Amino acid sequence: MHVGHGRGAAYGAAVADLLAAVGYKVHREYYVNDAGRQMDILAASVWLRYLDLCGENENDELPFPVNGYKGDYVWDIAATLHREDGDAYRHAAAIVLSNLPKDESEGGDSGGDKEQYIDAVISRAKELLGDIAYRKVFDTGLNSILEDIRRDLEGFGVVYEEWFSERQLTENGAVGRAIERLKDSSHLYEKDGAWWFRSTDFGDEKDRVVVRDNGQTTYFASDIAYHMQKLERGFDRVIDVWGADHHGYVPRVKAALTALGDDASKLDVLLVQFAILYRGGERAQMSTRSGEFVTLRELREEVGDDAARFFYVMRKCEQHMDFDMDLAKSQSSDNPVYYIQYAHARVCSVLRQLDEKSIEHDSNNGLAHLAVLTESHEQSLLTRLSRYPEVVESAALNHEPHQLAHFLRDLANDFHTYYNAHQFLVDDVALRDARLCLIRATRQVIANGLGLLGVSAPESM
RNA sequence: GCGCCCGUAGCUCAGCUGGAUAGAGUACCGCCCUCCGAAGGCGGUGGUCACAGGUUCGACUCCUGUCGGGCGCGCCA
Repeated sequence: MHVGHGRGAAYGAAVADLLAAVGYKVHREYYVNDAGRQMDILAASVWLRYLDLCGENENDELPFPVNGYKGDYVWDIAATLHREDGDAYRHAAAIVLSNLPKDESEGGDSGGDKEQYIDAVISRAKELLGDIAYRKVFDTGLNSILEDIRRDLEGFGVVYEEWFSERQLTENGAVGRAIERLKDSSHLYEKDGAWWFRSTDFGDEKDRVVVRDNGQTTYFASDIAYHMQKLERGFDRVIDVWGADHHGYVPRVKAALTALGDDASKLDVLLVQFAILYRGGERAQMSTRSGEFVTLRELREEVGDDAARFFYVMRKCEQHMDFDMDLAKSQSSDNPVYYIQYAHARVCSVLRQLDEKSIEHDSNNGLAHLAVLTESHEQSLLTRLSRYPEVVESAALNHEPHQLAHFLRDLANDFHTYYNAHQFLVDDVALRDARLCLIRATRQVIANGLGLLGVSAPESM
């Protein structure tokens, strides 16, 4: 999983948890793009690497497509396939390559077209392998990648109730049904052999193709079917989290929902801007092309899950963000995550002192004497704590977890200030019990708040 | 060319659906532990809220335009 998806994952998870915290029944769903050409390209790439492992490339007679997926994970998948099924999918290199069009060269123009070439390789794979074997290669690749993503996100504290398959939408007829409904309501028309959705009727800048002239439905058709079905499943509100580079698709998806007679205002699309990673004051390489892109896993390993989750939601989602990896992993006061976690750990440390000094905390006595908390630092801490519910509600309803992040920072500041100004473990029992109630409440709110952002609250650091 | 997002202190960002002298962190300078963790606290320096108009009793906030940065504008996914 590319690090570019990290912000959307952290943001979506925080919004979902916030909404759940204020009482919404939340269903978290990951939309799996398992239909379409990119998965076929993966399958073809895996197959070619597999043939290599079978020994079909001993004399470099089996070139790898310019447009194929070159990552190491493709080799891993091919190896799994070879380990499990041996030479079952093996075909001679000469047969695989016979009569294929020219591939584009790495440099650029050699007369070949890389798109046409990879498509030809895919067709050849389907033709030689047959449906069942092709499906096996395809699914081995897909499942491997999905499993990887699932593990990665789970480790990141981002979990879903459902992994929704795009392919399923075609197979269970939802895509066809959506298209029929649009045809019946005459929102589709045929032109140049393709079927177009008249999205301009709903304010989009141009009409969009849903069925290509070759009979294949487009990605947009799946989108329509997905959202149609989502509302059919009985959800009153749908929140999509998209990368901001897809912003142009919002009008057409909403247009389609309106055309279907659904209420498009039930759909909120949250666009998450890119986060630019900085390391050592320089932009970290993130391009996919080089094959050397930073993965979410690498980021997690480098800065830690807590810092990554917190940094990703520290800013408004529509704000372009600079992610300073050096700051995120620094264990110093510069780092807001440590600052907040430290406040939590400090309270825990004070509570540990109770045991060491054999002091009992009578919380009922403390609650009965809250009126003695008259110091200005105590007042501001109390006031801050009392705002927590409204901050959570506002952060949830506005889909702005950064509000909570900022609140926690301020709360930690109030606490640290208080800590420096006053002793908690005083001889006056009523005052001591009341103060311990206050800092326990502080600890609880910090733990709850960090929890909503997917960040841990350690008892010591 | 058109569309979306952004432009607030040297740097990274808040500013709660317009309200009083614009706030944090960081950086820089100076203080504070015989005391529950100094991974902390306190004070100071620092801004023409990109620019120009407009609406308003009042604009960082709303509208228009300009400039600058990012991202999109396929019968790709």
